[in-house]
Amino acid sequence: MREDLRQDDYELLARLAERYYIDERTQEELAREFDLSRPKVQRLLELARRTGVVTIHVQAPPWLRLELERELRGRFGLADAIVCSSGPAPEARREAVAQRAAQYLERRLHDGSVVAVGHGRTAGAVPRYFRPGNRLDATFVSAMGGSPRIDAPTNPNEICRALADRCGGRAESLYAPAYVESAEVRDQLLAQEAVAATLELSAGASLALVGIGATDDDCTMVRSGCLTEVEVARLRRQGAVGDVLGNYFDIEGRPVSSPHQERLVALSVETLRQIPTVVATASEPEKPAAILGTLRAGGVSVLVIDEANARAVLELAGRSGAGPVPGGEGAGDLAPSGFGPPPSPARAALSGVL
Amino acid sequence: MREDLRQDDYELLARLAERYYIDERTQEELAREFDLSRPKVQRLLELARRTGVVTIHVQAPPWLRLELERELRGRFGLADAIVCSSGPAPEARREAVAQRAAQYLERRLHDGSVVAVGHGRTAGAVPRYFRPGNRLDATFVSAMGGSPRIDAPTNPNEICRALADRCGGRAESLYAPAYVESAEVRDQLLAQEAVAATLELSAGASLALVGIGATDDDCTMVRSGCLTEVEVARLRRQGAVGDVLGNYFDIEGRPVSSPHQERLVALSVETLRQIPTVVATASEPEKPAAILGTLRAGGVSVLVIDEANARAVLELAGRSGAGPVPGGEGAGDLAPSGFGPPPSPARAALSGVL
DNA sequence: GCCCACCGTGAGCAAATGCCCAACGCCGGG
DNA sequence: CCCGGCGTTGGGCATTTGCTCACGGTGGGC
Repeated sequence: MREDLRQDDYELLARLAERYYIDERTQEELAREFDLSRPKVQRLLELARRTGVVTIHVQAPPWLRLELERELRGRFGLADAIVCSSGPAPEARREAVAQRAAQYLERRLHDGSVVAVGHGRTAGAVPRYFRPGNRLDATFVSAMGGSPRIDAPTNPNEICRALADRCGGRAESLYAPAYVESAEVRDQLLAQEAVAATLELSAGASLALVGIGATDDDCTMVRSGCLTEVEVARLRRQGAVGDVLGNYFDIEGRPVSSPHQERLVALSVETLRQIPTVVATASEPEKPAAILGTLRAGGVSVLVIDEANARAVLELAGRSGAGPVPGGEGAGDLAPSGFGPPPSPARAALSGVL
Repeated sequence: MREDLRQDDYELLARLAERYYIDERTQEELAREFDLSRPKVQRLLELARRTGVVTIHVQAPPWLRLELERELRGRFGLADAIVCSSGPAPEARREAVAQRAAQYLERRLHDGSVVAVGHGRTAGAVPRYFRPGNRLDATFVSAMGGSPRIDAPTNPNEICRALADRCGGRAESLYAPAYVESAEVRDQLLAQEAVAATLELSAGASLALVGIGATDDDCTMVRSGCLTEVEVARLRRQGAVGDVLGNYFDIEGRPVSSPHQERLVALSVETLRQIPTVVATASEPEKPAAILGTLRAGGVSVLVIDEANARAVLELAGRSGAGPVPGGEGAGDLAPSGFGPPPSPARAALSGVL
């Protein structure tokens, strides 16, 4: 900074800046006092900012990682990123992330809100911290089928119920497993009024809460019995690094098309993109690649993760492929809610792709 | 600062502040993103400023004494104060002050401007530094009579001529001495069309440049032969500490009524107050009391002095009488051009008091 | 010496901001 | 339990701000 300002200019800038920013006078007053045109005062003040004569500092609380959040937002066009710092204990990390996600939900939910819910260990921890001040008439609806272990706390239906309990809202369960035996069975399921209605409801949600899954042998899909280690290994071989609602991506964010996709009962990524705010959570140490793939796939608009994952994702993104977004800093190109392209209404996308 | 903000609040403030001040998003965008009303965002941002979460710093050039200037402005209701720091050599100080005063004039003068001019060593040094970029059709007119030594460079007429030379403007001389023998002689002089017209012109000036005189044995009035040491001593005994245009004040800014006043050919203080911008200069080490008295008398709206005098004046004001103005800091009560009370047009004041 | 390109300037307008006020909900008192 | 007061909220408007654009002046090029 500090370009080649002559002494006089520098002095004028400082005087103007002081009067404007410290004394809170208006530009018009300054224009009169300094005998300049109002637009000129405005240009000079802008110059003062650009050249560093005026410095605006935000005293961030030390526990916040605003830099990381800013970089995540900038790189991946997120509407928001929340990075929780916490000790090395995986438990603590998950709880911290869950707490912040819960806090975020509290702020965003109103009477009448409809929330599409995915699965995952971290997402499953969210209800524990979800305590809206007053009773909230919100609807929580499963956005994907459940696992064989029906009452597992990582099960979408279960998370919906817990969230609804916490705020006095309603839970809409999806009576279907995440993966069925075949495409035919899936189509039969979707033909059922109850299943179709539930999925349609979740497709029209104003907010979604989803977990980001990995593809290691110990991932949630395996632990919950939705997929076998063999199936996950096959996905890995096809390049899959992670999933959202059972939709798998490679590290570049490209969908991994596999037989599983046709057996999946869940919102598609295209449908997810129609949801204005998609909150994704992750906290496990084996997640960086999964998170990166998901972010690149688009659709996620708010990311809640722990600091270690945040740094790992950024590092990974820095090395591999697509590189950073041009204006990685500054006002940046802001994509408030995920995406531009897909213009079709939720309903069309639902019947089309799902 | 830093009130008792809860952690959550603090965090919200920091996030908002960062997005607003660093990323330069609008309050409306933030309201949408954080799901708050726009007015609430505005209140939170204000809170962030008040509590010090946001700090705006003006990187003042080291040679500026903005603090001193601010205090002078606040204490004495000045529209502007310019403090020049310079070494202990009196010459250097005077030149520095003169230079800044000249610079100020350059900024304020336009074609058609009329400038009332007083006398003094520092004021006399101003023309040397007066170099407006392009030729300026301004009129410089003596606001007080001259000294016996007609061509002294501290003489108003001489200063007018020099200023006019520097910019291609016109000089209007006042053909009269500062002090005449008696009130009767003064009245005769004022009855003369040339003298009356000149004084009237200066009374209607849009800007005045005056020196602040002291009452020591070596003051300008004595050096230039306007008054004798004996006369100045008598003024001192009456409490006079300084003068503007030959009008003497005590340390509280009260006019010192003395026989001299009736023999003076110059604008009265009341008339001076009608002039929108009155620039007063001083740089000599024996001036603090004179400056203080003048400032308290009101009428001066822009003060150009050296750092030593600035500090001395403030110290003196701190100890003696009237104490500091209530809102010594902050947005302060701003009196853009000297005063409120005297409502009579320049002409009335002129014929009345002069 | 003349012409052209360019920078800096200020009018005018649309957006953003600050602020007032009425309505609401919460809390303490009766 | 009901009521009054106080703090908080967001709608709506006046002001302030950012920005575009056409203009005039200036310096360089021919």
